[in-house]
Amino acid sequence: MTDPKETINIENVVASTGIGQELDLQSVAMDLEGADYDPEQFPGLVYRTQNPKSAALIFRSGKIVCTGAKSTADVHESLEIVFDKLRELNIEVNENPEIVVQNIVTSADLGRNLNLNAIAIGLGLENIEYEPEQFPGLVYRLDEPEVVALLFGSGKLVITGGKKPEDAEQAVDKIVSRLEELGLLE
Amino acid sequence: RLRKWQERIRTKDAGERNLQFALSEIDRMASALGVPRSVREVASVIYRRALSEDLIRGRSIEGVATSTLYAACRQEGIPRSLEEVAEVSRVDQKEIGRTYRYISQELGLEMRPVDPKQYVPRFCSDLGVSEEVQSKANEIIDTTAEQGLLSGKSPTGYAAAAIYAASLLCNEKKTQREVADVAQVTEVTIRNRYQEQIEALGIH
DNA sequence: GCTTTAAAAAGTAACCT
DNA sequence: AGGTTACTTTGGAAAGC
Repeated sequence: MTDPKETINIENVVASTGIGQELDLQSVAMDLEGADYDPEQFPGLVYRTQNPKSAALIFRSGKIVCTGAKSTADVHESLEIVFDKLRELNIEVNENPEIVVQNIVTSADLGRNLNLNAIAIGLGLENIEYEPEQFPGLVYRLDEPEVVALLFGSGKLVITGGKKPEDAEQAVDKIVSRLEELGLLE
Repeated sequence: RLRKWQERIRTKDAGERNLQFALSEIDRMASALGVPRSVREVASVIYRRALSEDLIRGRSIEGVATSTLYAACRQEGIPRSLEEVAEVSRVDQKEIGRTYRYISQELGLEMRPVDPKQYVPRFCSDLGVSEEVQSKANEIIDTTAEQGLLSGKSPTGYAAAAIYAASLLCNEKKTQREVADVAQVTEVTIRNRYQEQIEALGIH
């Protein structure tokens, strides 16, 4: 059996940063091609990068949120593109703005089907949330690492809430060992 | 001093009025759903617990009352789907579901997943099929669920498919549309669950 | 609490051919 | 009957209502 850890795939990375400068979003929206800005609907301006693919939310305060990247390296690449675009508009941007990863979403595969009813009882009804009428996934919150896992009948899972890639690996290990000791895997 | 005292009375009265409103709403919805008195009592107990644990703050009374009734039906083994509960509530299905999960989590209700078999008697009675179809449907649910086929599937759709399959096996055919209507699921869902179930049963 | 962004999982639903 | 699109859940930041 392949180690489920090797099936882990980063699907989305959310990070925040700031250019250390206030912005006039109205004029940035005019000059930046492809920018979506509708302050009535949301205070942030949306700018999408193509390579790597991501979406940056740019705020009046100069703070920026980047989502949709597939790795932390892509987050940095995307944000560099955003910084350069702003510099092209004669906006001052700090040399190396601190980029903080806020959330990493990963998917993984345990390689076997899961009996979610049995798992719900086994892990303890007080620790999980499983409402198949509302959503097919079982919600399992881990304390260490502090992440949330969604387990599906197919054996596939989603892990979110982590701040570093190792969080997902640790989580998968813990889930696998918990399910194994409960005899609910294989 | 007098003002503070009056305020206390006012808030106490307001709280009392809110509780009475919630309980009367639970009663009204329970009647509309046709569930026994025991369910209303369980719902009101859960509601009072939610009230004493201050879980209602920031939420609508009606939403909590409805969620409480939804939980009570499940606890009493005669579940109503969120859709059915939403039909007699003035709160939308999404909010009822969210509030239910919140209340359930905070009060530690430890609700077990709904067993599709719990929908079989009511759906079968609405369809007017025999006892034989009913027990066949229960048998289908048990044997296929044991094989892990139930994971992630909605209990109403699962029950509906089993009843549809049972009606065919017992030569009392009901159409997918008829079953879909009483279970409030789509024919597509019945078809998908039905295919999986007969395959798991080895009926080809 | 809400608003917006992105992405995965699997089930259900609405709508069209 | 099939296909497509879209919505459900989880997590996090941003500014403002």
